Amino acid sequence: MKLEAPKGTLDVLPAEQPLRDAVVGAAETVAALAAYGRILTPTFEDTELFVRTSGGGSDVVQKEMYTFEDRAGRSLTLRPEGTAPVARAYVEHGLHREPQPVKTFYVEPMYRYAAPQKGRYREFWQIGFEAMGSDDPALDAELIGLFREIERRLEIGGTRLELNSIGDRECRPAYVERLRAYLADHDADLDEDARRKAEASPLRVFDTKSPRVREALAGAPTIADSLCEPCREHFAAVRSYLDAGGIDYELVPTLVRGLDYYTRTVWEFVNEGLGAAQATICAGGRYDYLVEEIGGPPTPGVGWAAGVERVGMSAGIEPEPLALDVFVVCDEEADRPRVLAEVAKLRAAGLRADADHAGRSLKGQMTQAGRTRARTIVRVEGESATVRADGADVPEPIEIRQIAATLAANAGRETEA
RNA sequence: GUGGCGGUAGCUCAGCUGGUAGAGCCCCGGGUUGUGGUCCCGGUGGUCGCGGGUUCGAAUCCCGUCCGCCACCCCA
Repeated sequence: MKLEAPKGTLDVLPAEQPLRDAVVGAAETVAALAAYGRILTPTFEDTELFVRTSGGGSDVVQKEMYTFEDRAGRSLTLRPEGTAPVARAYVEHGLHREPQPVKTFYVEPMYRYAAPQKGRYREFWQIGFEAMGSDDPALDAELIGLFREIERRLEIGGTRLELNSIGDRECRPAYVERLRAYLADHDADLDEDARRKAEASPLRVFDTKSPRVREALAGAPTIADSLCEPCREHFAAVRSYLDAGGIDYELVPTLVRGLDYYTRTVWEFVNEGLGAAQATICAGGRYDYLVEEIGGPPTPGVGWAAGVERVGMSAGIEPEPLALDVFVVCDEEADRPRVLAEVAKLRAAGLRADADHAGRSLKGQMTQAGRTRARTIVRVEGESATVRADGADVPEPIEIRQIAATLAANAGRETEA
């Protein structure tokens, strides 16, 4: 049988690395500039961590987790999202005793068992930014702005920022009751899917695409109109920080999240260019009860995650692989061991250097040299080496043993004798 | 998980009213040229996703299966 990458997984080949490096690099740069420190958490966690935080009724927990038992019978789950693990690490290592907020970011693979499509994979990478230990609405705005900054650096255009507040444990329960009552009154206009959500997670009925259900929901109470005073003030503050930062957004009163731990501010960056199903390239929100739900002290937090593959597909830049500094071609009479020793010296001096390893003809080697876009080509024929820099030969041939020293000197670097 | 469409060379595809596979690009070689470009010539490369069935004969028709894409669902 032919072996292929498992369904929904992805090989990222060398030719695709420049773009990927640019995406990850933009995140790293922006994180460093805003004082977010990198965090790495395990690829798998106790299953309980995700069940408790995402919510037993969430789609992630119900049908998308890669859960398995290890040899000692522990139930483990391949991380489907990154926030709960960070919160777990925050509690486990006592980060609540460090100066707050603790600002972290990660670039890690996530795992969800769902039907794959372009831009949606079972193993996919996420860039995530989290700020834990502060309910300052300025942080919500900062985090939103940081993704905008990453977009700017990658020349991602045409993204819309959708924003909403979904309240906290003071105001949401009462709202959910009102929504439930409304849904019960309009039961006849709902479809099966909407009824199921009305039972399990009423806010999520707003996710529907059915025109009929949408129409039925048009008159439904929205959370935005039902916020308690502190939530209202917090949201107003977030908006004023965004306004001051010149960050445009669209208020979407029906915007909700699929995971249970979100409170107050929620948002999505939507890029229609990617196609309806994968349009969301970044999503986040506040999660003021998450840390205490996993046994830590009451700790507000806020953060977002972006899909590395989707961000890459949206990027306007087309980074090219790094050009070589030197490519050395040689004919059959040349002393190849000595030539390759010179290549090694060039590398030791910090120059990107390579030679043919495919038994190519001299012409083939020159073609290969062109592909590497090497600025300098050294042509070794017998005992003599000719240096060709920027398309023109240097008049005087040199000896093979002088190659590295000569080129390193030209580049302002030193070689070992 | 459900439904629709699609899998032929490394890539993009043609061939599909059944008669044992082609093109362009890429790659390698030769020639030309100003020895990295151009142009010309030649060459390597395919169990036609996989398995079964129908048939004298299947890339082509049928069934199953795997994978991809699209929609639903959901999300990053």
